Amino acid sequence: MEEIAVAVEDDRVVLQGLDGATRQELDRDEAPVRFAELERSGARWIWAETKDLYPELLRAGIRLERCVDLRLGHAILARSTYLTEPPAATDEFWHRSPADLAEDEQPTLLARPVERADLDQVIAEHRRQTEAVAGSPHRGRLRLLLAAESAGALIAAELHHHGLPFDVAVHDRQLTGLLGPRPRFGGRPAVLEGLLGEVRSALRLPSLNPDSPPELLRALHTAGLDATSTRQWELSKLDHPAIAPLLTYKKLSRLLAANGWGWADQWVHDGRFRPDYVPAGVVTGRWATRGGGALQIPKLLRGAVTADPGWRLVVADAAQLEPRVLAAMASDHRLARAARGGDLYQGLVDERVVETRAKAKVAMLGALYGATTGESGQLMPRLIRAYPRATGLVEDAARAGERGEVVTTWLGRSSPPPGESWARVQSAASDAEAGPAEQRRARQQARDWGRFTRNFVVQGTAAEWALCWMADLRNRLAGLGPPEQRPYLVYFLHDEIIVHTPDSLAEQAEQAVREAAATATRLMFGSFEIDLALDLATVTSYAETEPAADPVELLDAEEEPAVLD
DNA sequence: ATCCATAGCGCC
DNA sequence: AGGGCGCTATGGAT
Repeated sequence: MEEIAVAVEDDRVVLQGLDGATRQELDRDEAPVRFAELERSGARWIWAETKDLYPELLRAGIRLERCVDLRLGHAILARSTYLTEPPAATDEFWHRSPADLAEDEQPTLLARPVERADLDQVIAEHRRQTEAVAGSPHRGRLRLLLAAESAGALIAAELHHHGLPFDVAVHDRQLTGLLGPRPRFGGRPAVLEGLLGEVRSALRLPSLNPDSPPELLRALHTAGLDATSTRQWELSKLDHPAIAPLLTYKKLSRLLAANGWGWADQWVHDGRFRPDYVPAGVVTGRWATRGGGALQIPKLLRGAVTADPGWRLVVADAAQLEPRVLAAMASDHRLARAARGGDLYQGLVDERVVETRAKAKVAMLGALYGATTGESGQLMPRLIRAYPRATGLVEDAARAGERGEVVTTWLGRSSPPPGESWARVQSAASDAEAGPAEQRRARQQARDWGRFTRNFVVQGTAAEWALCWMADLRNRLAGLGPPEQRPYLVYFLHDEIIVHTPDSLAEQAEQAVREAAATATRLMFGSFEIDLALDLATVTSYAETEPAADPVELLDAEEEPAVLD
């Protein structure tokens, strides 16, 4: 396999094999042909950023097997204080984070020139990263992480290229059923208008705008209701005829604003919803998306995500991924035993740790997030007694964060150090003349950061598992069917994937999803016996995996949707 | 007209 | 006093 460094310079693409071959310079529009040739002979592409070139290669019909995305690699290595030394001094170019870059690429009036690395920078950075990894006692983990991260960059581009199959006609029917027909000239749909009227007359404020929290809060006070905010859960506890229509109004106006007709016009084209995915856009290594709120498609509207005729959707999510990953990280055999089978929370009940599944969930999430009060806090001692290793791992991460230290995921992504105010606040509290206010502030800050680092190690490791899962799945799918009839990934949501597959290959696609999950688990956790269970379904519509939120059923019922109550 | 912080809520 | 996000409308500041 040949390693080929690539640099993009405006309308030119420069290539050079790392075995010392001479440079080739191509017109950008002739690049796809050359890439296709070299890809056939088995290349690994090394470039600064996958999104500089891969989208246009995909449009030209070229799919690449593997790459090294140096930008993503640098973001990991430059911070991995625990698993390796950062790469030797690098130029400023590499220091910007994936999230910052995505931010910069938002369309602005003053479009600034895109900053790109030249070929020498690419080659030098690749050498630095290779050396940094080779010098690490944990090089195996880092190599896996970097490989998965780069595969993720290819996948992100491919997800955007293919898009999520989305039926705007179904979407329109859903919206019409919930809100009334689309108003021709803007304005509120009929159902919203009606609810607004009910709220206004119940509060005797004919021009109230409930979309303004301060105005709404004042109105509630005037009506004799003592609310401190206009949040749903607080409003729902109030007893007043305005509350029921108000809650429904808020729900529906939110739906309209975030995922209404305008949203579909803007983001769905030719039956595909194409958000921009940003690998490592989140500090923990989770992906972010830009545009369209792709990671927040409301369950209520998922029925509009439908397979093409003759095709199906394989929808799979990793059930209780984070606690399972935690069990493996901590080598907590007892928690791993509870995780055997499809439902870890039920496992806790069966193991007599807690009485009900609901309690198990609250307790486990509390451990992952750092709950100290309420039901979750009360259940914590039992969880600690039952699973000292797993709970100890997240406790240690929290304590490290409270001391201002960096924590690291299983494969080697480190948390950012605390911000610049950290040292100031902490030292102010240790000052001899520090008052109780300074003390309190410092303790608060430390606890807050501890909750962040506590969750970081688990959320980040879960993101790594998901990445390995998806990367291996991508390879398996590439081996199925002829190119035009080949299953491909169309969606990724932290611990959930959707594959669009021809009917005839649905079973093979399912099998690939399962095998890829097993491979990811083995790659990351070796022989430790942990069951990373999948909930998996082959469906025509995404809503079929969430029966309770199926809007078609809601519409057929011809009454106020139960979901909104 | 444009930028920014905040409140609120959607997802995991 | 439960982690991570993106997005919208609002309302004050520029």
